[in-house]
Amino acid sequence: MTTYPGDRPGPPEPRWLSDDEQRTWQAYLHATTLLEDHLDRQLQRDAGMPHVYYGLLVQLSEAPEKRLRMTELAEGAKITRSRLSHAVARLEKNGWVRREECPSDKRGQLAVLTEEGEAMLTRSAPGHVAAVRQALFDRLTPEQTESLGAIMAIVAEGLQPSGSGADLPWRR
Amino acid sequence: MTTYPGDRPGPPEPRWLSDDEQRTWQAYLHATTLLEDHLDRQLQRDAGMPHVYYGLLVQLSEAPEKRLRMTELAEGAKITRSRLSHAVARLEKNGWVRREECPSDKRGQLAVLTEEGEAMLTRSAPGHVAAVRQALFDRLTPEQTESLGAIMAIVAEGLQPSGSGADLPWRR
DNA sequence: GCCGTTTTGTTCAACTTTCAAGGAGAGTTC
DNA sequence: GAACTCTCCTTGAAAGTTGAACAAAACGGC
Repeated sequence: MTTYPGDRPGPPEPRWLSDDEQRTWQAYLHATTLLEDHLDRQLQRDAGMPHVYYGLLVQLSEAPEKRLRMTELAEGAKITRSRLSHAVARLEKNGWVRREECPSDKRGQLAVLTEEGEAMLTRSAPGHVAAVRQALFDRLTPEQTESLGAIMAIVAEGLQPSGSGADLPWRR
Repeated sequence: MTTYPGDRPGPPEPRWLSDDEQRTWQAYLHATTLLEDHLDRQLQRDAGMPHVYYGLLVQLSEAPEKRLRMTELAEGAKITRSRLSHAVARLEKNGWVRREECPSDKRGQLAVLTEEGEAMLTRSAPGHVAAVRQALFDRLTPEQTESLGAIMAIVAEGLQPSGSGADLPWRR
């Protein structure tokens, strides 16, 4: 039985989390699962769909012509194309989204927000914003909001499928 | 057509998110979905289970006697009892958890971490910690870590099924 | 043009999560 | 101790997600 650290290649000593980090991680997990859950229920109740689906509609509503290529939509929502296919199929069945062929690329599909979809969004947006506000922003100081934004931007940046070149040896 | 705000009951003017808040919210959504996804894949690959399930094993491993009542486990993980039932069934099938009757309450069940479960945990913990570290803590300053912890604690507190008395008129 | 590669979006099967319903024991009241 | 109510946990079906496999179109030499 040899003792780490420091001799030979062998498995590197894992650097555990400090107490502070553990507490932060725990709080992070609790907060994120509770919040996602909360919003899922809120939207399922008031809009008849889960939070992710709602996000798709929002994204479409902000897009030029209220339409986006499937891949763009998936990337914007940070979900897989497969998941999006199912989601759009469901939203289509609800009449909130319609598919159109992409004129420039015959492989492509455009997801288009319908009138009904827009109406549904207008109807449920206030309640949803209120829920987000009540769970998050109303409880934070402006400094905390600012800080949270910065932190989350860093984390997202680091996990981006493309932009994560920092510590990946095979990328330049 | 009357104009809000301020006359009569009517639907209250929704208070929209400021630009800062919108950016923060967007970053939050991106970061949390990317991170959860990332960890899910990491654990699915290295431990053969999703992140939530892994969390259950961790919780058991830290409990006295390496066992917990189903309800306690569910509360600790912030998931429903139903979800836990299914999860434990699956983990049991893998041999990582075993169920035992609760001596003091015949309705109760204890989830117990098995030897194999503990072994699996020991085997996969280093990789998982590394993943968390790489995605989160290695990118934050100590002040940011501290700040994130505080913020998440506030949010979790506010959504706690029980402790959320702050703005609920029907409590007290 | 032709061939190999890449991109796009869908589909299938396996798995996970949700929601409503329900059985069984514990607690409470009279 | 009977009748109510509540808590504990499970179940089954429906909804959602995942990962691998796939067809079709686009791209990139050569």
